[in-house]
Amino acid sequence: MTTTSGERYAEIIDTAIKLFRKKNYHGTSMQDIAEEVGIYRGSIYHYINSKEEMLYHIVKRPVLKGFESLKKIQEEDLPPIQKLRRAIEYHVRHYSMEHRAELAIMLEDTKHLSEKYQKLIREELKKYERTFLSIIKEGIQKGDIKELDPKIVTFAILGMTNWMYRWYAVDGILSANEVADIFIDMILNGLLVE
Amino acid sequence: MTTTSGERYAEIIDTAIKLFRKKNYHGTSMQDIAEEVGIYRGSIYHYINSKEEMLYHIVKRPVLKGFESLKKIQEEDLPPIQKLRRAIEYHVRHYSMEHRAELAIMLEDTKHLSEKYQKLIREELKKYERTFLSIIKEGIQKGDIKELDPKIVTFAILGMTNWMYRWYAVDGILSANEVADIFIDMILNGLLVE
DNA sequence: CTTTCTCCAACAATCGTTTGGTACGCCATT
DNA sequence: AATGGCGTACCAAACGATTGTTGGAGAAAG
Repeated sequence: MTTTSGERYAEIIDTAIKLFRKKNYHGTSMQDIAEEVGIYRGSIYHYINSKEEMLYHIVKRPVLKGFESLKKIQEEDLPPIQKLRRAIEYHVRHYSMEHRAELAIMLEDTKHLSEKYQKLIREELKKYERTFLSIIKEGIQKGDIKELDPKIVTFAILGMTNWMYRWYAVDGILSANEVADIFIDMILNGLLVE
Repeated sequence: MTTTSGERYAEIIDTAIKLFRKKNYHGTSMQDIAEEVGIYRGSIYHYINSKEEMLYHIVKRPVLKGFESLKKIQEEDLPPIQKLRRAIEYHVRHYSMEHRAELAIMLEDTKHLSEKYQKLIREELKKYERTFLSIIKEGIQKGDIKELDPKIVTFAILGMTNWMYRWYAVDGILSANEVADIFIDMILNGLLVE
């Protein structure tokens, strides 16, 4: 049987996250992971059942957590614009900072999961997307947000925020919160000097 | 020696684009490509020198063309806002429509190229980015665009447009130009009513 | 003494690439 | 018109290396 807790398990998962991030799922071998941890590649199977399951578990957690947290924001009693503000701030913090690597892996390697696992992940992401969408729709309905296609608006916002994993350097000049503030200003007020 | 023209070559490259897009570089074997084309996998080497070179050539063309075209837009005698408008329209058309698959491959698989090839691609992308940046800076300087960090603004725009390859369906309700128009409206005027 | 952990060898399958051979069609010379 | 040579296009087999995974043996830990 396999153990799914303990120090070694965490070490293996952390190494997998690091390597999947750098070389993708198919570009990383069990050998690569084992070497980095300092054990034989067969020994990894004491802790996990398969490489695929490993990928699934890495991606699953932040995705579940993400939806849960966003839902709470959506359910708060706040004006839609404030909700949107909070949602963007959370998204940036959660996906571009805390779970930056997992986001990258999710975006690039979910497609390599078997259909069963893939479906579970994609459903969760759809729920996340729909929650974002509902905030935008609420804003339009209440007359706070312009009547632009809410789906496109959602994709635009998720696009600019998700993109951060490709360029944002943790040791850069701006903090993630500062970036989020600029994004929010841009999204709400636009670039034009009126 | 290898031939780099002719019908078969094009067929092989097109198949590679299709499969790399669907299963990534490391998830696609020469066998996969050969099977789809209907030849032996060894036969592919009559047309190319290596799998890596193949990836490089697939990614190279749209990236070179992209910079060239954007540069022309930047050099036109137009107000910055008009340039920005055109740049976004071009970007969406070029990368999200005409070379959608190559963009996806470029974004996800450039990291698997050898350092030599990787550097060439990344340099070209930097040039593209800097050209976009210079349009924003020009707009700020002339007082047409708000004084937000121009780098962040550039990344925000490139993020929302590049993201399209993940959600935009060619057979959807909106044309790519219509999406671009919504993006531009959003970027220039923001979402806030009033 | 049992459970947890790891080594080590082996597995069938597949990887990218090389090689030698062989059809086939085009062109120039007989 | 027949001949010989040449380059293109592809087959088919083999190369060594590596893939994810399994299982048995034994060390370490409690």
